Amino acid sequence: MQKKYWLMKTEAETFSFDDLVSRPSRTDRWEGVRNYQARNFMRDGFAQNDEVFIYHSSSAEPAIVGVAKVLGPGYPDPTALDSRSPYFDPKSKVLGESRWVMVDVQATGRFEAPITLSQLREDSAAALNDLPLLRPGQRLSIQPVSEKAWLYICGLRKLQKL
DNA sequence: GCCAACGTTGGC
DNA sequence: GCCAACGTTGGC
Repeated sequence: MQKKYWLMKTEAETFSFDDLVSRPSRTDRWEGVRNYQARNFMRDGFAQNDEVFIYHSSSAEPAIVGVAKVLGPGYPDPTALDSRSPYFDPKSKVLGESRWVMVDVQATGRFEAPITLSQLREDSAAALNDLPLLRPGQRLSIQPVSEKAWLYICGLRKLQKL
């Protein structure tokens, strides 16, 4: 299958790219996504070996900081059923099964310097025209990235392999 | 901390 | 199914 590209947002204070890198095998579950559109991307779109930009939102300098690899397709997110979890979802509890999905990702590279949102906004390259991240008011925490945009963004900074 | 944009909830 | 109220996101 054709490899696909994505972008995932995270608040650096909650779970940063460095947190992912520090996990065993630089791998962790991407849990707690509670938005249908984002869930559907993970459930219907994500496949093994897809690649993901990790983006830090709500920080002083919002930016793409690194790259991760998708280890497999989406599967039910059990934190929705855990009443002690911050991601607990009462409706899933009623259903008896999680209505939310997560994926396993492995950090594979870190950009030599973050690729900031402001830099991307100032960049008028046609390759970025279809990047959802740059649309005003875009809040979706998981977004598709076209191959064209992926290759262009990767060309902006040296990627250090992990 | 503000606020615009957008998603979700729930009464009707 | 409509839509007002409310909650959340996330840049600034």
